[in-house]
Amino acid sequence: MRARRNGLQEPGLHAQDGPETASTLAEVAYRQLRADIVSGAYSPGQPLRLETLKQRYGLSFSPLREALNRLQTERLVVTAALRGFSVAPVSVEEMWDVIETRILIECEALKRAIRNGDDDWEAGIVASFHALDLQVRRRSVEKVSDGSDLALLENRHQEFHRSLISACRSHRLLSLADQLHAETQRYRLPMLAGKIPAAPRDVALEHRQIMDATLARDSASAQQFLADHYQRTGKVIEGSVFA
Amino acid sequence: MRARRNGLQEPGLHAQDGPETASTLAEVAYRQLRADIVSGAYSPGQPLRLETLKQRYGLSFSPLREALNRLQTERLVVTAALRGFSVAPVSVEEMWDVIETRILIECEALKRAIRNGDDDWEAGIVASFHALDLQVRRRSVEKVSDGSDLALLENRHQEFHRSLISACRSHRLLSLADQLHAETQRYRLPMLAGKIPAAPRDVALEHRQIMDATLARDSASAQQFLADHYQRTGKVIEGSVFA
DNA sequence: AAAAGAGTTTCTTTCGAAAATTCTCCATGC
DNA sequence: GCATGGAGAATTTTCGAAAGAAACTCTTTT
Repeated sequence: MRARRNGLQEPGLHAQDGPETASTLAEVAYRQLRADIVSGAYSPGQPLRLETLKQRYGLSFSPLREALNRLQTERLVVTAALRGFSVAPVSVEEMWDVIETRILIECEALKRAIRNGDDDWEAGIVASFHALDLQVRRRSVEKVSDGSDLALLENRHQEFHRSLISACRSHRLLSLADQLHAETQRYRLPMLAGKIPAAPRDVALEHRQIMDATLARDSASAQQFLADHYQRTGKVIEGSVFA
Repeated sequence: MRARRNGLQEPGLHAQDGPETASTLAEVAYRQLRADIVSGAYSPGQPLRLETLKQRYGLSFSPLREALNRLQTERLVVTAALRGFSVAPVSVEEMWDVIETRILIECEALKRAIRNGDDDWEAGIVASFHALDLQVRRRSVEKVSDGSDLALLENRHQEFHRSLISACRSHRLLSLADQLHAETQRYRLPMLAGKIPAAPRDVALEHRQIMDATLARDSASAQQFLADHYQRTGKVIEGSVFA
């Protein structure tokens, strides 16, 4: 067999190695496929031919299939009986289902985090908010939008939202939030790439409102701000992509 | 290759063929493994050796691995890097996490179903309640508890709870409810098998209360009854299994 | 010309074996 | 006596090929 367990750092198209380094090729396949689907490298509905994937990622059937099976249960990939896999299609209805579900999960998680959170939790929120804010400003100044820039911004954004609910003390809520984030990401893509006429909308303010209410332990307001935040995004996308 | 696509009805240890007939062996593996884990054929934490599974189900590595990967994302199976798969362990903390998450999901789904449900929805609830009630009475009269009996009762129970939320109009909520049901099922097993001193508890009444409030479109009460129902079950299990 | 059908091609799915890794257990040294 | 280490066994993971199904094409028939 070829060099396997050694060359696993995988230079990779994406310069982000996850926190825990994968030690099986199936894990590598899962991460890369997921990242590529979420970042729009494949378009919705596009068939994922195994032969193509095999070449693209330099892996063979088994690890790819395992990865695709996992992604299927996360709703990023769909499969018809003997007709292979394809990227999950998109639609307004699905988008709203994702968004509403995400609001349900994250509001509950936020409620619990506000109840349970300690000093470290608060510090984490402030830190990730700051990192996000910095990145937003830098980006708006430089006016460039290359891939890595956008990916970094997106990471900061996710980090901020994750830090808010990190103290909720529920495995399930956290991983559901992760999954739903990946799903919504696909819908936000055209917006992030600037294909949508910049909405008259102060996203930074929305983030600040969420943070302030959270740190003030004002659960109801925080949940409301969070829900509004996601719903506004939905409306912007609905009004342009699905117009 | 051996006779494949033909002999797929699979007599099977469990006499329940799902609604959509699986046409791949990976699908068969998924269903059977899932059913066996949920019904307690394997104990929590038990390693699932591929060689053993291969013999037991008469399948080879590939379909089994695909099934296990899917079950992993459903939290019924856990896996350590190169150390194979095992049945997800159980604990009080995990149990409550499942139950609380289930309450969150199903209460929201119930709320929406009550808002959207039509006549067919109501009819479905009444019908499945009746079927469940009948099965409960029959069982308490005959005093026998063989496997098929218990499985049937459990199906009726699931059907009832599913019918309540069937009109919620969200893919995600419905499939999440399914997954969480499978997880809770593992915890309820000792109770169903009669290993726990029968709690002084009128489950039939609880079901009726949920149904009545739902049909009366009293969303708040229905949600409360539903949440109480699941929480009581949790407490009974907590007080006996994890004592 | 449309429909049906046989043959061809493409793709998925499954298998069994080979490679890589972890586990087990016994000997060895301190 | 107890840690250390290192062969051998057990197990997982990966590969490439073979088998099966669906899609496609091109002919033939009504």
